[in-house]
Amino acid sequence: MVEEFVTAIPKKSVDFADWYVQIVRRAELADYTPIKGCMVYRPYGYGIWELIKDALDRRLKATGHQNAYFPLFIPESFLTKEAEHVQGFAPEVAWVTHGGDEELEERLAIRPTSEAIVMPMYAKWVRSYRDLPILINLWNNVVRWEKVTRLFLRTTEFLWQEGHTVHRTAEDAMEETLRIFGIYQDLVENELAIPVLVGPKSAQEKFAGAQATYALEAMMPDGRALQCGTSHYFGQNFSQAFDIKFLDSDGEQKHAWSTSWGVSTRLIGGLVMTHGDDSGLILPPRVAPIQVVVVPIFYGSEMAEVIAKAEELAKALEDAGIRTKLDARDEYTPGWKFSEWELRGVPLRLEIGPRDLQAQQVVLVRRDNRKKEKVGWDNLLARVPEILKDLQAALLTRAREFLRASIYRTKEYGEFVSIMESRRGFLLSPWCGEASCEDKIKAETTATIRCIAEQEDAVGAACIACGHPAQAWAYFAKSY
RNA sequence: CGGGGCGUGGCUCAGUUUGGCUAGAGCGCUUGGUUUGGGACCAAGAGGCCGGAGGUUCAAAUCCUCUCGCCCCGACCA
Repeated sequence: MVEEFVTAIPKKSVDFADWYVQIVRRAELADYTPIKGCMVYRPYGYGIWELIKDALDRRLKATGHQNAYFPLFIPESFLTKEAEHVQGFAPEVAWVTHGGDEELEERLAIRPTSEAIVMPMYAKWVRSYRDLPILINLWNNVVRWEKVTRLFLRTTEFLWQEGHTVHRTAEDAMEETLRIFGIYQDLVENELAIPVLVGPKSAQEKFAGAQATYALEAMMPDGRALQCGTSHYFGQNFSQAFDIKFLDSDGEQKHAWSTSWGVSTRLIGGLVMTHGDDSGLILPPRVAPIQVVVVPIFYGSEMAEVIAKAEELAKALEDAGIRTKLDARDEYTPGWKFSEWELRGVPLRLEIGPRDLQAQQVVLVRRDNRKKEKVGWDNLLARVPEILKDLQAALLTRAREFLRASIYRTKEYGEFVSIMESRRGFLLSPWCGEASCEDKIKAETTATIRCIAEQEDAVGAACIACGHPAQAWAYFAKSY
C-alpha cells in the first residue's frame, strides 16, 4: 500500500529536491539558522552522526589510530606552503583579520581542512624513523565558504573527521591510504547500507596537493553521484612543503610520506536520499538513534495495564541493548504516532493494545515494507534483533540493486550524452587519460569522472570523447 | 557568481495585478470535554503590524529604490 498518511510532504518521485528538504526538517534532523549557509544539527540528526562516529571511531582505534585536537586557526603563511593545496582551497577560505579592535599582523584562516596546521606540528615531532608512523585522527568542524549550500550535503560549516598520518616509506603510506579506504567502504556499506563504487580519482579531480585520491561514490535516486568519502596519498608533497624529515636506519635524512582522509556529515544526507520514501525517512537500524518505537494503544479501562506492559517491554528491549523509545503520550492518537515515527524513519514499531494483552503478544511493523508480525512476549527479545538485522540487509540489497541498475556501459558518445541528459546515473566509458577530454565532457554534459574503474580492461577501446586509445574505463556522472 | 522563483502568525498559503475600514484561512499551539488498532471530534482561546531599510502618497502587505535570506538550474566544492 502506497497510501499517504502524511499530507503536505512532496512525493520523493515527483519533486526530489523539495522532498529532501522537507524530510530533513520535518524529521528534525537539521534546521536553517540566521547564519547564511550554516545549519543546526538537531538532536535526532546529531544522534545519527554520533552513531556513525562511534562506528568509525571503533574501526580507527582498532587499526592503531588515536584522536587528537588541533587549532581552528591556520596562519596564512602556513596555508600557503603547499602550492597546489592553497590554490585549491583559497577561493573558499574564511579569514579572521581582527582580534578585538586590533588588526592582526598576519591573518588567520579558519581551517577548511587541517593539513597546513597538522604538518608543521608533525615536523616538530618527527626526528627518527622510530617516531613513525604517526596515526592521528581529528573529529572536528571545518569551514568552506561555499557559494551554494544544501542541508547536510554542502554547508558553510560542517562536521567531519580528518585523519593525518606520516610514514617512513611510500609503501607504508600507500598501504595506509588503502586501508582507510577499505574501512570507509565497510562503514558506508555495512553501517549506513549505502553501496558505493570505489576507485581512484583522475588527476584533475583529486584533492588539492594529493598524488592520488581514492573515492567512494554512491548513486542518489535523482541520478546524481554523491561522494561519500576520500582517502588521499600525498607522497612527499606535504612533508617537503612542511619539512617533515627523519633520520632513517641507514643514517640518511629523509622526507616522510603522508596521507589524509575524511568523511563528513554529508553521509547523513546520503542516508536520507538513499533509503527514504514518500512517507519519510528510513534509517538503517545500525545508525538509527531509535531502533524500536513502542506505541501503546489504550482504551479507558485497560489503559493502566497496557501502559505498564509497554513500559516493561520497552525496558526489556533497552536492557537487551536495543535503542528503544516508548511513546506513551496521550495527546496523540496511535495513528498519528505511526505516521510520525515513520516520517522519522524508525526501523521497527511495536504496537501493544488490549487485544495483545489477552494474547500475550505484540504487533511488530517494519518501516521498510510495513509488514506486520505478531510476536509472543517470550519471543520478543529474540525476534526483534532478527528483524533489525534483516531490515538492515534488505536496505542494502535494495540500494545495491538500484546502484547496479544505475550503471550504463557505453563506448558511444551520442548515447553517453543522451543518457546523461535523461536518466543520468553512472556512465562507464573508456577514457584516454587526458584532462582535455574530461573538460570537453564536463562542458557538454556537466558530468565528471567520479572514479576510475581499475578492474576494466581498456585495451583496444577508444576514448569516449576523442577516440584515441583508451587508458582506462571510468565512471562518469553528474554529482552533488 | 550567472539565470529563474519565493519571503505575510510555528507551518502551508490567500490577499499585491487595480494602494483604502480592525490583515485572512487551513493545519499546528493553549484550555476543557469526549476520543484512541493508520495523522479523532466539539467548544473556547492565544498568536502576525506582512524579511529589513529608505521613498512616493491623505493612505502601503500592495507602488518605487536599495538590501538580506531561502529554494531550483548552472559554474566551484565533502
